[in-house]
Amino acid sequence: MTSIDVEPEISTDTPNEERALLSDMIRQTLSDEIATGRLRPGLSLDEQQLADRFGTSRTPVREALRQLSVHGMVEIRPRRGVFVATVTREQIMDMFETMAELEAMCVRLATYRVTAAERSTLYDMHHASTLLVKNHDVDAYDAFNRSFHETIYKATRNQFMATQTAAVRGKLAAFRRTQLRRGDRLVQSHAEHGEILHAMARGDGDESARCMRAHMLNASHALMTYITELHLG
Amino acid sequence: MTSIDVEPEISTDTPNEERALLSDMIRQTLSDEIATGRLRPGLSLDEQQLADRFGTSRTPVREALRQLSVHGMVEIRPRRGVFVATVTREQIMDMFETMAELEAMCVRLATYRVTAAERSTLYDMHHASTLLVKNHDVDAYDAFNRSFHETIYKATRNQFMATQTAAVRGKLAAFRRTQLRRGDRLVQSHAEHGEILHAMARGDGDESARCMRAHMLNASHALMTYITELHLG
DNA sequence: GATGATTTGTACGTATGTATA
DNA sequence: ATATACATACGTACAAATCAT
Repeated sequence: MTSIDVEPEISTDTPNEERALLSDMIRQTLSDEIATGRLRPGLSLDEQQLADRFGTSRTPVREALRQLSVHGMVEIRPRRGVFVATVTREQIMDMFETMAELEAMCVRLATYRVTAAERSTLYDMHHASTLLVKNHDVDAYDAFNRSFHETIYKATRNQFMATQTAAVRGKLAAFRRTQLRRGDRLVQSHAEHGEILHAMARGDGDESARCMRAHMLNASHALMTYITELHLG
Repeated sequence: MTSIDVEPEISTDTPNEERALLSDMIRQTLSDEIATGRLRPGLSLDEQQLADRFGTSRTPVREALRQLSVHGMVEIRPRRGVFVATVTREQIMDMFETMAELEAMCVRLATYRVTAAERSTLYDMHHASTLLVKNHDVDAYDAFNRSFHETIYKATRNQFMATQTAAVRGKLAAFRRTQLRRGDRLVQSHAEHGEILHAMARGDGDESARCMRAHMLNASHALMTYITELHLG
Protein backbone atom coordinates (compact mmCIF):
# COMPACT_ATOMS: atom_id res chain seq x y z
CA MET A 1 0.00 0.00 0.00
CA THR A 2 1.85 3.03 -1.20
CA SER A 3 -1.14 5.28 -1.42
CA ILE A 4 0.35 8.65 -0.83
CA ASP A 5 -3.03 10.22 -0.48
CA VAL A 6 -1.87 12.88 1.86
CA GLU A 7 -4.68 15.29 1.50
CA PRO A 8 -5.43 17.38 4.50
CA GLU A 9 -8.34 19.56 3.59
CA ILE A 10 -6.39 22.63 4.45
CA SER A 11 -5.18 24.00 1.16
CA THR A 12 -3.16 26.94 2.28
CA ASP A 13 -1.56 28.43 -0.78
CA THR A 14 -1.94 25.78 -3.46
CA PRO A 15 -5.44 24.98 -4.71
CA ASN A 16 -4.31 21.38 -4.34
CA GLU A 17 -6.16 19.49 -7.05
CA GLU A 18 -8.24 16.75 -5.53
CA ARG A 19 -7.42 13.41 -7.03
CA ALA A 20 -10.04 11.02 -5.83
CA LEU A 21 -10.32 9.10 -9.05
CA LEU A 22 -10.18 5.33 -9.03
CA SER A 23 -8.18 5.33 -12.23
CA ASP A 24 -5.51 7.47 -10.60
CA MET A 25 -5.27 5.18 -7.60
CA ILE A 26 -5.06 2.12 -9.79
CA ARG A 27 -2.53 3.73 -12.08
CA GLN A 28 -0.25 4.67 -9.23
CA THR A 29 -0.47 1.25 -7.65
CA LEU A 30 0.27 -0.56 -10.90
CA SER A 31 3.02 1.90 -11.72
CA ASP A 32 4.73 1.11 -8.44
CA GLU A 33 4.36 -2.61 -8.85
CA ILE A 34 5.76 -2.54 -12.35
CA ALA A 35 8.64 -0.27 -11.38
CA THR A 36 9.61 -2.45 -8.44
CA GLY A 37 9.34 -5.58 -10.55
CA ARG A 38 6.54 -7.10 -8.52
CA LEU A 39 4.69 -7.32 -11.79
CA ARG A 40 7.18 -9.03 -14.04
CA PRO A 41 7.93 -7.88 -17.58
CA GLY A 42 5.86 -9.72 -20.14
CA LEU A 43 3.08 -10.50 -17.70
CA SER A 44 -0.38 -10.29 -19.16
CA LEU A 45 -2.65 -7.90 -17.33
CA ASP A 46 -6.24 -9.06 -17.44
CA GLU A 47 -8.69 -6.21 -17.09
CA GLN A 48 -11.33 -8.19 -15.24
CA GLN A 49 -8.82 -9.69 -12.82
CA LEU A 50 -7.45 -6.25 -11.98
CA ALA A 51 -10.96 -4.90 -11.63
CA ASP A 52 -11.78 -7.68 -9.18
CA ARG A 53 -8.58 -7.04 -7.29
CA PHE A 54 -9.28 -3.34 -6.91
CA GLY A 55 -12.97 -3.90 -6.33
CA THR A 56 -14.00 -1.73 -9.26
CA SER A 57 -15.38 -2.20 -12.71
CA ARG A 58 -13.14 -2.60 -15.73
CA THR A 59 -13.57 1.02 -16.76
CA PRO A 60 -11.12 2.75 -14.41
CA VAL A 61 -8.71 -0.14 -14.87
CA ARG A 62 -8.73 0.40 -18.61
CA GLU A 63 -8.09 4.11 -18.22
CA ALA A 64 -5.19 3.45 -15.89
CA LEU A 65 -3.66 0.96 -18.32
CA ARG A 66 -4.08 3.40 -21.20
CA GLN A 67 -2.20 6.03 -19.25
CA LEU A 68 0.59 3.65 -18.31
CA SER A 69 1.01 2.76 -21.96
CA VAL A 70 1.90 6.36 -22.78
CA HIS A 71 5.06 6.12 -20.71
CA GLY A 72 5.72 2.69 -22.08
CA MET A 73 5.29 0.89 -18.77
CA VAL A 74 2.83 -1.46 -20.40
CA GLU A 75 2.36 -2.43 -23.98
CA ILE A 76 -1.10 -2.49 -25.47
CA ARG A 77 -1.68 -4.98 -28.23
CA PRO A 78 -5.06 -3.95 -29.62
CA ARG A 79 -7.70 -6.57 -28.99
CA ARG A 80 -5.09 -8.92 -27.63
CA GLY A 81 -4.35 -7.54 -24.24
CA VAL A 82 -2.06 -5.45 -22.12
CA PHE A 83 1.36 -6.67 -21.07
CA VAL A 84 3.95 -5.37 -18.66
CA ALA A 85 6.62 -3.83 -20.85
CA THR A 86 9.70 -5.92 -21.32
CA VAL A 87 12.85 -3.99 -20.60
CA THR A 88 16.02 -5.28 -22.18
CA ARG A 89 19.45 -4.82 -20.67
CA GLU A 90 20.29 -2.54 -23.58
CA GLN A 91 17.29 -0.33 -22.91
CA ILE A 92 18.28 0.00 -19.27
CA MET A 93 21.80 0.95 -20.28
CA ASP A 94 20.40 3.53 -22.68
CA MET A 95 18.24 4.95 -19.95
CA PHE A 96 21.14 5.22 -17.55
CA GLU A 97 23.30 6.92 -20.12
CA THR A 98 20.51 9.36 -20.88
CA MET A 99 20.06 9.95 -17.18
CA ALA A 100 23.75 10.75 -16.84
CA GLU A 101 23.56 13.24 -19.68
CA LEU A 102 20.41 14.85 -18.34
CA GLU A 103 21.94 15.26 -14.90
CA ALA A 104 25.09 16.70 -16.43
CA MET A 105 23.02 19.14 -18.42
CA CYS A 106 21.11 20.18 -15.31
CA VAL A 107 24.15 20.72 -13.17
CA ARG A 108 25.82 22.79 -15.85
CA LEU A 109 22.93 25.20 -15.97
CA ALA A 110 22.56 25.04 -12.22
CA THR A 111 26.18 26.08 -11.85
CA TYR A 112 25.44 29.31 -13.67
CA ARG A 113 22.12 30.00 -11.96
CA VAL A 114 22.24 28.59 -8.47
CA THR A 115 21.54 31.09 -5.72
CA ALA A 116 23.83 31.57 -2.75
CA ALA A 117 21.15 30.12 -0.50
CA GLU A 118 20.78 27.03 -2.65
CA ARG A 119 24.52 26.48 -2.78
CA SER A 120 24.62 26.74 0.95
CA THR A 121 21.80 24.22 1.25
CA LEU A 122 23.61 21.79 -1.01
CA TYR A 123 26.75 22.04 1.12
CA ASP A 124 24.77 21.54 4.30
CA MET A 125 23.06 18.48 2.89
CA HIS A 126 26.36 17.14 1.65
CA HIS A 127 28.06 17.51 4.98
CA ALA A 128 25.14 16.03 6.84
CA SER A 129 25.24 13.01 4.57
CA THR A 130 28.74 12.20 5.83
CA LEU A 131 27.16 10.68 8.90
CA LEU A 132 24.85 8.50 6.82
CA VAL A 133 27.86 7.18 4.93
CA LYS A 134 29.66 6.32 8.15
CA ASN A 135 26.61 4.50 9.47
CA HIS A 136 25.99 2.74 6.18
CA ASP A 137 22.42 3.98 6.37
CA VAL A 138 21.51 3.15 2.79
CA ASP A 139 17.85 4.13 2.92
CA ALA A 140 18.55 7.49 4.47
CA TYR A 141 21.37 8.12 2.00
CA ASP A 142 19.07 7.23 -0.87
CA ALA A 143 16.56 9.78 0.37
CA PHE A 144 19.27 12.40 0.80
CA ASN A 145 20.59 11.59 -2.64
CA ARG A 146 17.26 12.28 -4.26
CA SER A 147 16.93 15.58 -2.43
CA PHE A 148 20.44 16.53 -3.43
CA HIS A 149 19.79 15.92 -7.10
CA GLU A 150 16.38 17.51 -7.06
CA THR A 151 17.81 20.61 -5.47
CA ILE A 152 20.13 20.81 -8.42
CA TYR A 153 17.24 20.39 -10.86
CA LYS A 154 15.49 23.27 -9.23
CA ALA A 155 18.59 25.44 -9.49
CA THR A 156 18.45 25.20 -13.29
CA ARG A 157 15.62 27.76 -13.17
CA ASN A 158 14.01 25.64 -15.83
CA GLN A 159 10.87 23.95 -14.63
CA PHE A 160 10.42 21.88 -17.75
CA MET A 161 13.94 20.53 -17.66
CA ALA A 162 13.60 19.73 -13.97
CA THR A 163 10.39 17.84 -14.56
CA GLN A 164 11.74 15.89 -17.50
CA THR A 165 14.84 14.86 -15.63
CA ALA A 166 12.91 13.91 -12.52
CA ALA A 167 10.63 11.77 -14.68
CA VAL A 168 13.51 9.77 -16.10
CA ARG A 169 15.02 9.47 -12.66
CA GLY A 170 11.72 8.13 -11.41
CA LYS A 171 11.66 5.53 -14.13
CA LEU A 172 15.06 4.26 -13.04
CA ALA A 173 14.33 4.45 -9.32
CA ALA A 174 13.55 0.78 -9.01
CA PHE A 175 16.92 -0.20 -10.44
CA ARG A 176 18.88 2.49 -8.66
CA ARG A 177 17.65 1.58 -5.23
CA THR A 178 19.63 -1.63 -5.04
CA GLN A 179 22.79 -0.08 -6.35
CA LEU A 180 23.89 1.78 -3.23
CA ARG A 181 24.04 -1.45 -1.28
CA ARG A 182 26.98 -2.71 -3.28
CA GLY A 183 30.44 -2.41 -1.82
CA ASP A 184 31.69 1.07 -1.09
CA ARG A 185 29.39 2.90 -3.48
CA LEU A 186 28.20 5.02 -0.60
CA VAL A 187 31.69 6.33 0.13
CA GLN A 188 32.41 6.86 -3.53
CA SER A 189 29.09 8.55 -4.17
CA HIS A 190 29.74 10.96 -1.32
CA ALA A 191 33.17 11.83 -2.67
CA GLU A 192 31.78 12.43 -6.14
CA HIS A 193 29.15 14.76 -4.75
CA GLY A 194 31.98 16.71 -3.21
CA GLU A 195 33.71 17.09 -6.54
CA ILE A 196 30.53 18.27 -8.17
CA LEU A 197 29.99 20.90 -5.49
CA HIS A 198 33.60 22.00 -5.79
CA ALA A 199 33.24 22.56 -9.52
CA MET A 200 29.98 24.42 -8.97
CA ALA A 201 31.62 26.64 -6.38
CA ARG A 202 34.24 27.61 -8.95
CA GLY A 203 31.46 28.40 -11.40
CA ASP A 204 32.89 25.90 -13.85
CA GLY A 205 29.77 24.53 -15.51
CA ASP A 206 31.54 22.31 -17.98
CA GLU A 207 33.57 20.72 -15.23
CA SER A 208 30.60 20.20 -12.92
CA ALA A 209 28.82 18.57 -15.84
CA ARG A 210 31.80 16.28 -16.42
CA CYS A 211 31.87 15.33 -12.74
CA MET A 212 28.16 14.67 -12.69
CA ARG A 213 28.31 12.54 -15.81
CA ALA A 214 31.09 10.48 -14.30
CA HIS A 215 29.17 10.23 -11.05
CA MET A 216 26.09 8.89 -12.77
CA LEU A 217 27.99 6.53 -15.03
CA ASN A 218 29.84 5.12 -12.04
CA ALA A 219 26.56 4.51 -10.31
CA SER A 220 25.11 2.82 -13.34
CA HIS A 221 28.20 0.74 -13.94
CA ALA A 222 28.10 -0.43 -10.35
CA LEU A 223 24.67 -1.70 -11.14
CA MET A 224 24.73 -3.32 -14.52
CA THR A 225 26.10 -6.68 -13.47
CA TYR A 226 23.44 -6.78 -10.80
CA ILE A 227 20.70 -5.93 -13.26
CA THR A 228 21.87 -8.59 -15.63
CA GLU A 229 21.27 -11.38 -13.14
CA LEU A 230 18.14 -9.81 -11.77
CA HIS A 231 16.13 -9.26 -14.90
CA LEU A 232 17.58 -11.43 -17.56
CA GLY A 233 19.18 -14.33 -15.72
CA MET B 1 2.47 10.01 -28.82
CA THR B 2 3.40 6.70 -27.33
CA SER B 3 6.36 6.35 -29.60
CA ILE B 4 7.42 9.17 -31.82
CA ASP B 5 8.11 6.92 -34.75
CA VAL B 6 11.48 8.23 -35.70
CA GLU B 7 11.64 5.78 -38.54
CA PRO B 8 8.77 5.03 -40.83
CA GLU B 9 10.71 2.15 -42.28
CA ILE B 10 9.28 -1.26 -42.86
CA SER B 11 9.86 -3.10 -39.66
CA THR B 12 10.85 -6.51 -40.86
CA ASP B 13 11.45 -8.11 -37.52
CA THR B 14 8.73 -6.24 -35.66
CA PRO B 15 5.19 -7.39 -36.39
CA ASN B 16 4.15 -3.76 -36.73
CA GLU B 17 1.32 -3.42 -34.28
CA GLU B 18 -1.87 -2.38 -35.95
CA ARG B 19 -3.59 0.51 -34.25
CA ALA B 20 -7.18 0.42 -35.30
CA LEU B 21 -8.50 1.80 -32.06
CA LEU B 22 -10.90 4.70 -32.00
CA SER B 23 -9.17 6.12 -28.95
CA ASP B 24 -5.89 6.24 -30.87
CA MET B 25 -7.48 8.01 -33.81
CA ILE B 26 -9.15 10.52 -31.55
CA ARG B 27 -5.99 11.03 -29.53
CA GLN B 28 -3.92 11.73 -32.61
CA THR B 29 -6.46 14.13 -34.03
CA LEU B 30 -6.79 16.05 -30.79
CA SER B 31 -3.03 16.01 -30.31
CA ASP B 32 -2.57 17.63 -33.71
CA GLU B 33 -5.23 20.21 -33.12
CA ILE B 34 -3.81 21.17 -29.76
CA ALA B 35 -0.26 21.31 -31.07
CA THR B 36 -1.24 23.51 -33.99
CA GLY B 37 -3.27 25.76 -31.75
CA ARG B 38 -6.56 25.03 -33.47
CA LEU B 39 -7.77 24.10 -30.03
CA ARG B 40 -6.78 27.07 -27.94
CA PRO B 41 -5.18 26.78 -24.50
CA GLY B 42 -7.70 26.89 -21.72
CA LEU B 43 -10.51 25.62 -23.90
CA SER B 44 -12.87 23.25 -22.14
CA LEU B 45 -13.20 19.90 -23.87
CA ASP B 46 -16.65 18.45 -23.44
CA GLU B 47 -16.66 14.68 -23.67
CA GLN B 48 -20.09 14.36 -25.22
CA GLN B 49 -19.41 17.08 -27.77
CA LEU B 50 -16.20 15.35 -28.85
CA ALA B 51 -18.01 12.01 -28.96
CA ASP B 52 -20.64 13.53 -31.23
CA ARG B 53 -18.00 15.07 -33.40
CA PHE B 54 -16.12 11.79 -33.86
CA GLY B 55 -19.31 9.81 -34.12
CA THR B 56 -18.44 7.59 -31.17
CA SER B 57 -19.47 7.16 -27.59
CA ARG B 58 -17.75 8.96 -24.74
CA THR B 59 -15.65 5.94 -23.86
CA PRO B 60 -12.88 6.20 -26.49
CA VAL B 61 -12.91 9.98 -26.10
CA ARG B 62 -12.26 9.64 -22.40
CA GLU B 63 -9.40 7.23 -23.00
CA ALA B 64 -7.84 9.59 -25.52
CA LEU B 65 -8.10 12.53 -23.14
CA ARG B 66 -6.60 10.50 -20.30
CA GLN B 67 -3.64 9.66 -22.49
CA LEU B 68 -3.16 13.25 -23.58
CA SER B 69 -3.11 14.31 -19.95
CA VAL B 70 -0.05 12.15 -19.30
CA HIS B 71 2.02 14.31 -21.63
CA GLY B 72 0.40 17.41 -20.23
CA MET B 73 -1.36 18.41 -23.44
CA VAL B 74 -4.61 18.64 -21.52
CA GLU B 75 -5.28 19.16 -17.88
CA ILE B 76 -7.80 17.00 -16.11
CA ARG B 77 -9.60 18.57 -13.18
CA PRO B 78 -11.39 15.61 -11.57
CA ARG B 79 -15.14 15.91 -11.90
CA ARG B 80 -14.75 19.39 -13.34
CA GLY B 81 -13.64 18.72 -16.86
CA VAL B 82 -10.75 18.54 -19.26
CA PHE B 83 -9.03 21.67 -20.54
CA VAL B 84 -6.45 22.30 -23.20
CA ALA B 85 -3.24 22.95 -21.30
CA THR B 86 -2.31 26.57 -20.99
CA VAL B 87 1.24 27.22 -22.01
CA THR B 88 2.88 30.33 -20.68
CA ARG B 89 5.61 32.20 -22.48
CA GLU B 90 7.99 31.15 -19.74
CA GLN B 91 7.13 27.50 -20.20
CA ILE B 92 7.77 27.75 -23.90
CA MET B 93 11.12 29.36 -23.25
CA ASP B 94 11.96 26.58 -20.82
CA MET B 95 11.02 23.99 -23.39
CA PHE B 96 13.17 25.60 -26.04
CA GLU B 97 16.13 25.80 -23.71
CA THR B 98 15.67 22.17 -22.79
CA MET B 99 15.39 21.30 -26.45
CA ALA B 100 18.67 23.09 -27.15
CA GLU B 101 20.39 21.17 -24.39
CA LEU B 102 18.94 17.86 -25.49
CA GLU B 103 20.05 18.42 -29.06
CA ALA B 104 23.49 19.43 -27.87
CA MET B 105 23.71 16.30 -25.78
CA CYS B 106 22.66 14.18 -28.75
CA VAL B 107 25.11 15.68 -31.17
CA ARG B 108 27.96 15.28 -28.71
CA LEU B 109 27.36 11.56 -28.40
CA ALA B 110 26.65 11.32 -32.11
CA THR B 111 30.01 12.90 -32.83
CA TYR B 112 31.72 10.02 -31.07
CA ARG B 113 29.52 7.27 -32.49
CA VAL B 114 28.37 8.31 -35.93
CA THR B 115 29.21 5.85 -38.68
CA ALA B 116 30.97 6.89 -41.87
CA ALA B 117 27.82 6.17 -43.81
CA GLU B 118 25.71 8.34 -41.53
CA ARG B 119 28.20 11.19 -41.72
CA SER B 120 28.10 10.95 -45.47
CA THR B 121 24.30 11.01 -45.42
CA LEU B 122 24.32 14.11 -43.25
CA TYR B 123 26.63 15.90 -45.66
CA ASP B 124 24.53 14.89 -48.63
CA MET B 125 21.39 16.14 -46.96
CA HIS B 126 23.10 19.34 -45.97
CA HIS B 127 24.33 20.07 -49.47
CA ALA B 128 20.99 19.21 -51.02
CA SER B 129 19.31 21.66 -48.66
CA THR B 130 21.30 24.51 -50.20
CA LEU B 131 18.84 24.52 -53.05
CA LEU B 132 15.88 24.75 -50.71
CA VAL B 133 17.46 27.77 -49.05
CA LYS B 134 17.97 29.48 -52.41
CA ASN B 135 14.36 28.83 -53.37
CA HIS B 136 13.06 29.88 -49.95
CA ASP B 137 11.14 26.61 -49.88
CA VAL B 138 10.25 26.77 -46.21
CA ASP B 139 8.11 23.66 -46.05
CA ALA B 140 10.69 21.50 -47.78
CA TYR B 141 13.43 22.94 -45.58
CA ASP B 142 11.39 22.21 -42.50
CA ALA B 143 11.04 18.60 -43.60
CA PHE B 144 14.76 18.36 -44.34
CA ASN B 145 15.55 19.95 -41.03
CA ARG B 146 13.63 17.32 -39.15
CA SER B 147 15.35 14.53 -41.03
CA PHE B 148 18.71 16.13 -40.37
CA HIS B 149 18.16 16.29 -36.66
CA GLU B 150 16.62 12.85 -36.44
CA THR B 151 19.56 11.37 -38.27
CA ILE B 152 21.72 12.83 -35.53
CA TYR B 153 19.48 11.35 -32.83
CA LYS B 154 19.90 7.96 -34.38
CA ALA B 155 23.66 8.36 -34.48
CA THR B 156 23.74 8.57 -30.70
CA ARG B 157 23.26 4.77 -30.65
CA ASN B 158 20.89 5.41 -27.78
CA GLN B 159 17.31 4.61 -28.65
CA PHE B 160 15.91 5.99 -25.43
CA MET B 161 17.68 9.30 -25.78
CA ALA B 162 16.58 9.57 -29.39
CA THR B 163 12.96 8.93 -28.48
CA GLN B 164 13.01 11.38 -25.59
CA THR B 165 14.49 14.13 -27.70
CA ALA B 166 12.13 13.48 -30.58
CA ALA B 167 9.22 13.69 -28.15
CA VAL B 168 10.23 17.13 -26.93
CA ARG B 169 10.85 18.21 -30.50
CA GLY B 170 7.38 17.04 -31.40
CA LYS B 171 5.90 19.06 -28.62
CA LEU B 172 7.53 22.20 -29.95
CA ALA B 173 6.76 21.46 -33.58
CA ALA B 174 3.77 23.75 -33.68
CA PHE B 175 5.81 26.71 -32.53
CA ARG B 176 8.87 25.91 -34.58
CA ARG B 177 7.03 25.72 -37.86
CA THR B 178 6.41 29.43 -38.08
CA GLN B 179 9.93 30.35 -37.12
CA LEU B 180 11.67 29.56 -40.40
CA ARG B 181 9.51 32.04 -42.24
CA ARG B 182 11.11 34.95 -40.48
CA GLY B 183 13.78 36.95 -42.23
CA ASP B 184 16.92 35.10 -43.19
CA ARG B 185 16.59 32.30 -40.66
CA LEU B 186 16.82 29.81 -43.51
CA VAL B 187 20.22 31.06 -44.59
CA GLN B 188 21.45 31.26 -41.04
CA SER B 189 20.10 27.83 -40.16
CA HIS B 190 21.90 26.34 -43.13
CA ALA B 191 25.17 27.95 -42.15
CA GLU B 192 24.83 26.70 -38.59
CA HIS B 193 24.23 23.18 -39.80
CA GLY B 194 27.50 23.49 -41.67
CA GLU B 195 29.35 24.45 -38.51
CA ILE B 196 27.88 21.52 -36.65
CA LEU B 197 28.95 19.10 -39.33
CA HIS B 198 32.40 20.62 -39.40
CA ALA B 199 32.84 20.08 -35.67
CA MET B 200 31.54 16.54 -36.00
CA ALA B 201 33.99 15.83 -38.79
CA ARG B 202 36.83 16.89 -36.50
CA GLY B 203 35.46 14.56 -33.84
CA ASP B 204 35.14 17.46 -31.45
CA GLY B 205 32.05 16.52 -29.47
CA ASP B 206 32.15 19.44 -27.08
CA GLU B 207 32.39 21.89 -29.95
CA SER B 208 29.61 20.26 -31.97
CA ALA B 209 27.48 20.43 -28.84
CA ARG B 210 28.27 24.12 -28.46
CA CYS B 211 27.38 24.78 -32.09
CA MET B 212 24.17 22.86 -31.79
CA ARG B 213 23.17 24.67 -28.63
CA ALA B 214 23.79 28.00 -30.32
CA HIS B 215 21.89 26.83 -33.37
CA MET B 216 18.84 25.90 -31.35
CA LEU B 217 18.94 29.00 -29.20
CA ASN B 218 19.15 31.18 -32.29
CA ALA B 219 16.12 29.44 -33.69
CA SER B 220 14.18 29.88 -30.48
CA HIS B 221 15.20 33.49 -30.08
CA ALA B 222 14.05 34.19 -33.62
CA LEU B 223 10.70 32.94 -32.50
CA MET B 224 10.00 34.32 -29.08
CA THR B 225 8.78 37.74 -30.16
CA TYR B 226 6.47 36.00 -32.58
CA ILE B 227 5.15 33.65 -29.92
CA THR B 228 4.51 36.52 -27.58
CA GLU B 229 2.03 38.13 -29.93
CA LEU B 230 0.60 34.84 -31.08
CA HIS B 231 -0.29 33.22 -27.78
CA LEU B 232 -0.35 35.91 -25.21
CA GLY B 233 -1.18 39.08 -27.07
C1' DG C 1 -28.09 29.30 -0.27
C1' DA C 2 -31.19 25.94 -2.33
C1' DT C 3 -32.75 23.66 -6.57
C1' DG C 4 -32.52 22.00 -11.20
C1' DA C 5 -29.54 21.09 -15.22
C1' DT C 6 -25.43 19.47 -17.01
C1' DT C 7 -21.39 16.63 -16.99
C1' DT C 8 -18.39 13.63 -15.13
C1' DG C 9 -17.06 8.97 -13.09
C1' DT C 10 -18.20 4.33 -12.83
C1' DA C 11 -20.79 0.18 -13.71
C1' DC C 12 -22.66 -2.88 -16.94
C1' DG C 13 -24.00 -4.96 -21.52
C1' DT C 14 -22.74 -6.65 -26.00
C1' DA C 15 -20.43 -7.69 -30.35
C1' DT C 16 -16.24 -8.39 -32.74
C1' DG C 17 -11.84 -10.08 -32.97
C1' DT C 18 -8.33 -13.31 -30.99
C1' DA C 19 -6.92 -17.46 -29.04
C1' DT C 20 -7.56 -22.30 -28.40
C1' DA C 21 -9.34 -27.03 -28.52
C1' DA D 1 -9.77 -26.11 -40.35
C1' DT D 2 -13.89 -25.30 -37.63
C1' DA D 3 -15.94 -24.32 -33.77
C1' DT D 4 -15.91 -22.76 -29.06
C1' DA D 5 -14.42 -19.82 -25.42
C1' DC D 6 -13.03 -15.61 -24.03
C1' DA D 7 -11.05 -10.91 -23.57
C1' DT D 8 -11.22 -6.67 -25.49
C1' DA D 9 -13.39 -2.40 -27.51
C1' DC D 10 -17.13 0.18 -27.55
C1' DG D 11 -21.74 1.55 -26.29
C1' DT D 12 -25.25 2.50 -22.83
C1' DA D 13 -27.07 3.42 -18.20
C1' DC D 14 -27.02 5.60 -13.91
C1' DA D 15 -25.34 7.95 -9.70
C1' DA D 16 -22.88 11.66 -7.85
C1' DA D 17 -20.71 15.85 -8.17
C1' DT D 18 -20.40 20.38 -10.24
C1' DC D 19 -22.45 24.37 -12.34
C1' DA D 20 -25.92 27.59 -13.20
C1' DT D 21 -29.98 29.94 -11.86
